[in-house]
Amino acid sequence: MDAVEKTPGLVDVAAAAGVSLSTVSRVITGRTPVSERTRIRVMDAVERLGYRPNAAAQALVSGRSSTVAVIAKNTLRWGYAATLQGIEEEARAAGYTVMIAVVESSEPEELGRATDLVWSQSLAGAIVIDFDAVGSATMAALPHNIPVVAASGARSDGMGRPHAFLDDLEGGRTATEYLLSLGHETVHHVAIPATSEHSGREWGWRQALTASGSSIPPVIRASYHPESGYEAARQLPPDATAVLCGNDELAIGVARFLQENGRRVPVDVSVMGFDDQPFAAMWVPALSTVRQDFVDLGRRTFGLLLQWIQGGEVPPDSTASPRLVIRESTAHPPNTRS
Amino acid sequence: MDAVEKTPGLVDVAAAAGVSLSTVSRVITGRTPVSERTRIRVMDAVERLGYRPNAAAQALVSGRSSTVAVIAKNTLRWGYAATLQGIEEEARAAGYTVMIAVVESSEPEELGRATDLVWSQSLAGAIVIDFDAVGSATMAALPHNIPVVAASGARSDGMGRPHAFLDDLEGGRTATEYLLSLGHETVHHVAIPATSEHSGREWGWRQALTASGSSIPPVIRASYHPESGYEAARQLPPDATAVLCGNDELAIGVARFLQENGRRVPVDVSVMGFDDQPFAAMWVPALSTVRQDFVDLGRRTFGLLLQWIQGGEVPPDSTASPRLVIRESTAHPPNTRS
DNA sequence: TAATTTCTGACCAACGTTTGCAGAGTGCTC
DNA sequence: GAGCACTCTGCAAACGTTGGTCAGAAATTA
Repeated sequence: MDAVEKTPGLVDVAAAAGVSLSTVSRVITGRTPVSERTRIRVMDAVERLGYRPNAAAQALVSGRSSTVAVIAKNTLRWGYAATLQGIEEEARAAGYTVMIAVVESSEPEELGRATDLVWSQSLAGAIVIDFDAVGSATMAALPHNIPVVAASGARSDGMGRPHAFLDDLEGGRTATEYLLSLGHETVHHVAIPATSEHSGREWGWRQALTASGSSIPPVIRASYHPESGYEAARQLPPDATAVLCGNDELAIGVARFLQENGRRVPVDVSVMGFDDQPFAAMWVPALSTVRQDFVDLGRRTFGLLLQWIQGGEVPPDSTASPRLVIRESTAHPPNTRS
Repeated sequence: MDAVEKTPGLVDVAAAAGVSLSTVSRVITGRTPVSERTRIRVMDAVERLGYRPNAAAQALVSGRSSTVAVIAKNTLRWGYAATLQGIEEEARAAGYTVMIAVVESSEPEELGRATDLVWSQSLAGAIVIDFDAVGSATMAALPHNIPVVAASGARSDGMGRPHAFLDDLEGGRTATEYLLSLGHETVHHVAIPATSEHSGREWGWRQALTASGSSIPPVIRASYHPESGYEAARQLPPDATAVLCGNDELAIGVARFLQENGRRVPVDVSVMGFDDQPFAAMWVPALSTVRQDFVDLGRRTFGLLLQWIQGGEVPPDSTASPRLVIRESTAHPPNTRS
């Protein structure tokens, strides 16, 4: 008849191995001791029948699955994708499956989808990629019935939940200080959309400028895309000699605009990126930038979550410092002999 | 006492609404008619209690969840990430959740994780991102108990399963023909790792060269990264005037090497990319490339899967043609007056 | 040999849903 | 006013696990 054969269950394995259902369950879960002899027999039957535990049944009875959800505004842009990658690597190593949920805006309906997910799936935990305002709103909206941690670009209040983060503020500050140390009178800033006013790359830039007593030029706001950097560069005053960009893509847009308008990089103006995306080193001139290790951030974030899930204790925050990568796009200002 | 309140179930809603459990279920699923009056009452109770259906229980009883798995070798590289993004968008719109599973190699153990996933989760379906040899191996390994479709870069045998694809072959051919039409004697190729010998970008390049009777230079093999393109470029003969690269990242690596060695792009040598990544237009000179719409590919792939899940019929393949994007990095060969 | 320990089997109650079947209620027709 | 269809609702059985209790069997120790 070639019947559609049902996937084998614990009962079938028990029958095949000539033991009881409970014994099979004990072998599978390993939580109760079973003699080596029967263990072998059972595993043999498992093998023969190709038995796979039914995740839905497990989740139903135990109330938890071994799935974690990653909630993010985006999955394509560099920082997000790299963080996701890191999370996935660690999750895989720990035997967890990753579910993704994109929340595009802070509309109640959108946030509702995220909370619904957290309620309805029996998740082991959730990770919010909190690089933007939507991420923060999501953090606030999520229920407290499961462990939730965030990966973010700045130390934040954290809604009382653990964060792993990349110190964007320090990155912005360090980069600005470096540019200043080269002799630039001030540093302009083309910013990515920020999570909050007083944190992140922009705030670090502002701090460094304030500390050195330099004038603080108005921030030029852009989105995340290269074209947006290109457009933003129009607002740069003609006497600008250094510009720190919110990310590498913006930087290449800015650099292109500058070059098209007869200003040489880095001879006439220094351009600095942020993130150290793969293309940065190949740019001509090679982009000086601030390396942010997003993959590592993802790993650390999952590590935090795992600690919480397994240890039961809410883990402490985790930080990492960015690293300045000096290449060719930054130099002393013109009219300076070093 | 502040007891840890259990999340409400169908029973609780039923009690609150003063109807039976089954009636609530019917209201929720909507598959069986229920009088408007009771529907209102039930929905009201649902609202009040904040009821969310338990996905595990649904999956258990029905044998299917509304989750689809995306299986890929990578989630960070452009093509993969963009395809994933497209899949997620469509899935979200259709009310499906997306689970990701990374399979890094064709090792049995790795493939086993993918098949385990497909067996143990009660997936509605799965999508394999089949851009590489691992993808193909995964396709072959996956069981036939659920709908599986692939997103790929080349028409392939498809293991009898539906494919949505991007016509890489046509892209490679068109790009090469374009370069040839500019007057170049032949076109060199720096290749990304290929799925199979007789398909994809490289094969399109070869076809075009063969068709025009041009000599076919040895393929220079590289990985996916910009640095790899830079290294690969060392193997380019000094008299090369045109090089087609397997992707944009390789192209910028190649271009940089060339420029460092005193060869101007495009005056001395034309460099062409593939994919049209966001940075391509901002490159100096702006990169001529072949645009592949991966996000759209992802959408189409999910569409195929949905058709299969809902319609029951195995859907036909879906193709899209790449588009040549001519910018500044390609030109007539030197010693040519146009 | 007796006393103890370790393992196994049988059985059952959950977990939160879906769904087939049958019963209750309503309105309509003649 | 009875009969009939019809719509709506409730009951109960599944789905595949986990984990508990209890009793017996087997292996180990005294």
